[in-house]
Amino acid sequence: MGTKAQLTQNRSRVRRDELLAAAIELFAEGGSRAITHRAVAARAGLPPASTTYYFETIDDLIREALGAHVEQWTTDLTTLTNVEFEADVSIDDAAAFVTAVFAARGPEVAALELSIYLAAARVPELRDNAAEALGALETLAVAMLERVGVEDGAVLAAAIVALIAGTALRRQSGQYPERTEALLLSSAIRDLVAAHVLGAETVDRTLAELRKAKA
Amino acid sequence: MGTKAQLTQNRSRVRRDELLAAAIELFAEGGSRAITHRAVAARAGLPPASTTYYFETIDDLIREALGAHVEQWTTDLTTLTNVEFEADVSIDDAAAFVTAVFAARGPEVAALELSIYLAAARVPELRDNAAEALGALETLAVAMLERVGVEDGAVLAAAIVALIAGTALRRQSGQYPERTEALLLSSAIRDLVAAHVLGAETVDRTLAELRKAKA
DNA sequence: GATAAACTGGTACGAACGTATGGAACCGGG
DNA sequence: CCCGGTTCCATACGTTCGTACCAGTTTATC
Repeated sequence: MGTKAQLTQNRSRVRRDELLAAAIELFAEGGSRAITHRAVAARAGLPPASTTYYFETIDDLIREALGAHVEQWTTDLTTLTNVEFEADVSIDDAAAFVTAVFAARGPEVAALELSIYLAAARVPELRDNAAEALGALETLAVAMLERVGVEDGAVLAAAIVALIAGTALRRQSGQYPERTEALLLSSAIRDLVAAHVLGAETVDRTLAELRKAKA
Repeated sequence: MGTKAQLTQNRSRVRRDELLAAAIELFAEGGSRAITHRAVAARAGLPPASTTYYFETIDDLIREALGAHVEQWTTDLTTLTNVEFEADVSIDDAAAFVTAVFAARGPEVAALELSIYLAAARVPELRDNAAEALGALETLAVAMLERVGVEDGAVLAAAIVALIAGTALRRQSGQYPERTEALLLSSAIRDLVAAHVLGAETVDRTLAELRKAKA
């Protein structure tokens, strides 16, 4: 058991990051099966032994690579949350914005995050990262809702996050064309927001009337 | 390259299925990394060489195991779709039913389907299976909507499916307690249905009013 | 119940795996 | 600029992997 890397030198921190990036690439291409010490080192253009110097075990490497990636994603989401808009934002603008962000990330990239959320189920160390990323997405949704005039949008935001995640997942199966997924998403968001604005009583009443109409 | 198994004997079909079941078990426990010829055979209580007799390569084994599992899930969903209800089903009953089905499948089992939908992105052979399963869930949603009096629920059902899938995914991260997820899900379903019943004009008008109120 | 085909399972082999080692190369603090 | 610790990397070891082999056994068919 060699002593652990201490990363006091600049160059070594860079190399470590390169290894993590290479691992993410391989994971995206071929899943966790594609991540091996040798493959990661080769992808990063480094000698085979470099991975064992920086990572205790291969599982540590995978864990850390996935964790680092989802942290970056969390950061990106936070940045998006703080983007300044012109004062006048309609709900359609907001939905279009969210949908555009959704669509801009290709399915391949989205698959990465989804994989990480799933991996979190089996890897406790990733659970906080996953929850944080989903929380950041929720915060983004809350911010967008505020911009269009919805102030108490916490619960609504959670629903929208589920909607986005589910759409991202279905997208992977290719059941619907990309364009259709985007339309479905933004229209469902609009519906959820509208129901929220109308309030619980209106929703209850509407559903009660639906029931009566059926009889 | 030995000749392929032809499965003319009953015993051999049984063994093959046992191997597939063992593979799914291992996958659920440790992901695709846990699926090896030897591990699968050992789990099924069969000799190590049995896997190579029935499956050309290990990837074929994984593919087929995941495919078989999701097909079973599709069948289950179709069965649920045809369940008879007492004539009088309220939207709350329907939402509760869907949520109960959701909750009854533990997170671990749900993770399996989610993994398969994701794997479909990289494995073309699984894509049809995945789309079929999502389609079956959508059909179930359509059937439930019809029971509560919504006739033109195709698009609405697609949104609900996304909602369910996204909730299942978020559940894996443990961000919210199980109970909260269930409440969020059924309340969001109610909102979506209500918005659908109210119609596009009402939704548009509501959102327009929200915009005015903001100014 | 005989026979050809299919299945079984002990065994084996090369490749790729994770991991360890130790001297050479390198860098940052003094 | 020099020294001590850090980082690098060629190499190696034991393990486990995927896959192949084939003599022996069991099965479906007639």
